[in-house]
Amino acid sequence: MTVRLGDALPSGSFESDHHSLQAGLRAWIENKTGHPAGYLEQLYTFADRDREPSSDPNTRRISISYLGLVREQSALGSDRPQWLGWYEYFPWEDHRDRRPPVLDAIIEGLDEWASSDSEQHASRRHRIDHAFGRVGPGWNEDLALQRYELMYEACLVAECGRLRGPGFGRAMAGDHRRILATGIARLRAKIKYHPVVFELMPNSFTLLGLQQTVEALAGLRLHKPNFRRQVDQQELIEETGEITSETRGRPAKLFRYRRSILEARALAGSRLPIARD
Amino acid sequence: MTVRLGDALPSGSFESDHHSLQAGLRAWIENKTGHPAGYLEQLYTFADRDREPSSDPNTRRISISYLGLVREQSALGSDRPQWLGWYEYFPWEDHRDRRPPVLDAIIEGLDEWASSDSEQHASRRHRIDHAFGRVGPGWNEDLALQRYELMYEACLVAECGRLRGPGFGRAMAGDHRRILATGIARLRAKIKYHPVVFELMPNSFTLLGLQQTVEALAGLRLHKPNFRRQVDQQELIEETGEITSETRGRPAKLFRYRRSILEARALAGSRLPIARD
DNA sequence: CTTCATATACTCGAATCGAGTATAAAGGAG
DNA sequence: CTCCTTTATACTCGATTCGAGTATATGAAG
Repeated sequence: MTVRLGDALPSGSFESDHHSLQAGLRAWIENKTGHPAGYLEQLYTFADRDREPSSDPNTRRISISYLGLVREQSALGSDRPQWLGWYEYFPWEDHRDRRPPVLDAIIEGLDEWASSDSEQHASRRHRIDHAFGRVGPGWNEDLALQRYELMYEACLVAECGRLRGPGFGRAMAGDHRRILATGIARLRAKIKYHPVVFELMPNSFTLLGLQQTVEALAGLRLHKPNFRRQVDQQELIEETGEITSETRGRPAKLFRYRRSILEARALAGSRLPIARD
Repeated sequence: MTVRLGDALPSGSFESDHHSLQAGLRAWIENKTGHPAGYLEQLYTFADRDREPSSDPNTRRISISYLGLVREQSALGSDRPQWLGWYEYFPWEDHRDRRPPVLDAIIEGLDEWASSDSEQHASRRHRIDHAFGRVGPGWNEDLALQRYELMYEACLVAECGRLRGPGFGRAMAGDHRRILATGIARLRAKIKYHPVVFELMPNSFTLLGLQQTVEALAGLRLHKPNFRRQVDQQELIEETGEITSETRGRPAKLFRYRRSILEARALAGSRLPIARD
């Protein structure tokens, strides 16, 4: 989900009264979008010279990007930006229903690009196979940025100067789509070891709702019993005692996030075989 | 390990002919330090206003920091910067031999600071308990930055204007020690799911050498049999066939890193309970 | 009352993990 | 030479986690 301002990410120059960029940004977001920012982390600083193909090659525009998560709010009138799912811009990243059919055309285009340079053929081929899961354990949702970068290099997206073919997905202003891809990749990696999903949930929610949110982020369908077990043994949520009956099926218990637990537990164990003595 | 230039991190302004910052930086490092950079990733962009207490509060200095890993080289003459272990600057982060005795004094100072503000007492106390492992599962090496930030807020490090007490660890220029803490924390987290350690190893190495490198990064002692098992089943290394006999003990087999494996395997599984069908 | 859809609970074997033990091979002390 | 120290390497065992699947509960719709 991203704020839409004519297919651009919300941005501005950083003049602010605040000492820290983060604090200034928080105020700016709330003012500009009407949504208070819950979670906020620095994403990446883009400073390459050819970010804007049209401008003077001797200037360098520096963008410090942030990843923010906010709860979706009810409609706020048409003067406010609307929410738009990010799969508009990255249709090949959504594997929830099925492997997106558009992937075939993308991979065909990439293969063509790989073959077009006999010297780099093998290395390009390796990158494609890896990023799109043709080797190894299959599709890896974390590689969203690598996939976009390959498509950019191969000129399969409209941002590329000399686009060939249709241009996959909806384009964005400047290099905003690259920034968004960076954010998606970061967020997809992050949800695995830090409970940021809850910043997107309302105060009380069902387990299915939580699962569907994670699925939307990861672009994958998850295994319901195992998802519940995982959530359960992390002890991150507790029942509110209430029950919801949204249309169809057995009513579900409502849960709330236990903010306090964060301080008491190590999230996603250490993975290092520590010696104890 | 960090390059020493009078207790500062190597830095410079980013005028370069290169289109990408990363490429320019790579060239700059090699030129300046004589060490070719192996692994390089953007770390964090520091842009707060009060980074340099002495300067004009209406200017903002922006530093884009990078984390780089290089193999240690033989001495190159005294005109080149020397390597210095980072535990000079963060003695409380080295738990390889034992819990560092200096931690007692640090925690005492922090407790005093927490108590000095009755309104924030509880929240400060929580942060201290969490960062220094007094609650939950104990010491967590990944929290190096949080620990430094607490010490900075409590004015227990010399960078703070109104230092009280001795000032723990060796100070660095400007906010370089905060940057270094950021890098340590990032690297400690990274080695758990990405095989960057090998960027620090020579072409062939023993398992103990590898373990000691990881231990130096994590500041922890590891369990030898389990460390070997983990390395082994990741299939990241292979025997060279040779044997080393560095002084003392049974000679060890030499191993080399299998660069190729990276493309074929998913590193540190997905942690999401994916549905397959 | 049956069917459908969803919620929730439980099972089972495989893989992984923490912790520890056992054996092998070098050098040095006596 | 023998024993001891030191490091290398191999193996064990129980507990926990994980992938995958099954079974039962409870509402709404027809």
